Amino acid sequence: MAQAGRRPGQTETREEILEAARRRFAEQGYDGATVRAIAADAGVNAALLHHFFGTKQQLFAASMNLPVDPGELVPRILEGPEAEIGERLVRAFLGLWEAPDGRAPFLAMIRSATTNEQVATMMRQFLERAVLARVAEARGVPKVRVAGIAAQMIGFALLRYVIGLPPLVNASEEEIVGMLAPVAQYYLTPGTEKVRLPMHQEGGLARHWSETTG
Amino acid sequence: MAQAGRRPGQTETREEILEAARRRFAEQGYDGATVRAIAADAGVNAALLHHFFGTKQQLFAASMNLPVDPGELVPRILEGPEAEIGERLVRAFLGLWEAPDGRAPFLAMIRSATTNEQVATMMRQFLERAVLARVAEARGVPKVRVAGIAAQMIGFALLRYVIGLPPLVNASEEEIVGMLAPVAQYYLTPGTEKVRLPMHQEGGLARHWSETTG
DNA sequence: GTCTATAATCGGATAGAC
DNA sequence: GTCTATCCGATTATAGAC
Repeated sequence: MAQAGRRPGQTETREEILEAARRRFAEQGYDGATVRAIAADAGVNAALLHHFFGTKQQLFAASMNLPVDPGELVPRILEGPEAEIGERLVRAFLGLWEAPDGRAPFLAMIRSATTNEQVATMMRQFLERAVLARVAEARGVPKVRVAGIAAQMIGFALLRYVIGLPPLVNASEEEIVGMLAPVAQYYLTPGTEKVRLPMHQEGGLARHWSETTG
Repeated sequence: MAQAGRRPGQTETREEILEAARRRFAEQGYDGATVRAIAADAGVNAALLHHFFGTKQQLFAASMNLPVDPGELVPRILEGPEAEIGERLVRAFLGLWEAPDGRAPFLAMIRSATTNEQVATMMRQFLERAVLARVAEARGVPKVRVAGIAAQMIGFALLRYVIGLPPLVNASEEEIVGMLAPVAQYYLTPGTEKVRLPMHQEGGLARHWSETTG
């Protein structure tokens, strides 16, 4: 039984605007995307966007619903076999970016945070609260180490999805996991945070690996 | 003996414009920085910038003289004790960013490449020709692995110098070296590129480290 | 709910005087 | 070499009609 109240036309248009905003912000960043272009994509007048969302900044915030709940995803990564945490993290990260729909908000954040201070603050707070605090507490490693793996993953996304560096664009998902998982595992393993340059000693990582892998 | 030709006033103004351009592009990115603002900073009229450099894009290119010669720096990092390559790389990278003057071009690249396709191409080609090709050839590791360490370092710079993530902002140079050098060493060590998730096997990296470091 | 009209700026680039 | 004046376009945002 449909209740009285807002008519279907409203919610549809609202959603179309948000969808168009996500696309534009993802492709051109906050400053590059214009309300006029977003409105045109949604097939409506630019004034309507202000009527619905107020300012451009508020429209951006409204369109940035992440396709993931950190409170659910982070524990799911950290639980399970200890030795495969790095792999689970990299696979989860790749899953978010490889889903065409899920990629948009992250692209928009990266493309906007570099030049817009408000978006940079959004990103900083998201990383601190949703990632660093949770992971550091759950794993018993310093926040700076969680920031290290965040840097690795964000840098990877920047070069693969934004800059389009050929070796990373052409790499398969399995290649990427094989390459990044050990790094994630290193950062998330308690007891390694006070190790100063372990490679300098004895056999080093290379010999260790050639031994354990035949 | 001073030759006839261009008067001193010309070169001084030119340099001041380039300096102002470097500052503005570094702080606001390509799209955010305006020729008018750059001209005002240099104390000249905006028309003069077009007279000297043509378009804004050409002014950007002219102002982007990197404070480093990759052809000289890369070999210097790769030479020397094998086990300390990672540390030398991280220290060199930090040296470039911590020098207040040298930071500007890199900031400008990061802030501009995410939204400007031409700058993204500049960055892509710089990484491919000046970094990936040289290092991969010299070290005998696949380009994708050199791209991996590039991602780690650029992601670190993004979070520390652009986003301002507190744990990375507050970290000392020695802390950073201690954290990132093992990762760099891992990527640049031949023979590890076909290792699939070594952490999953036997003791893993954590036990290896606790053993080799007491 | 959706539009037209318009305010109020600001942008890159050029022509041409001096 | 440096400036004034100007073209031409784009931008966010609002007021108000329908």
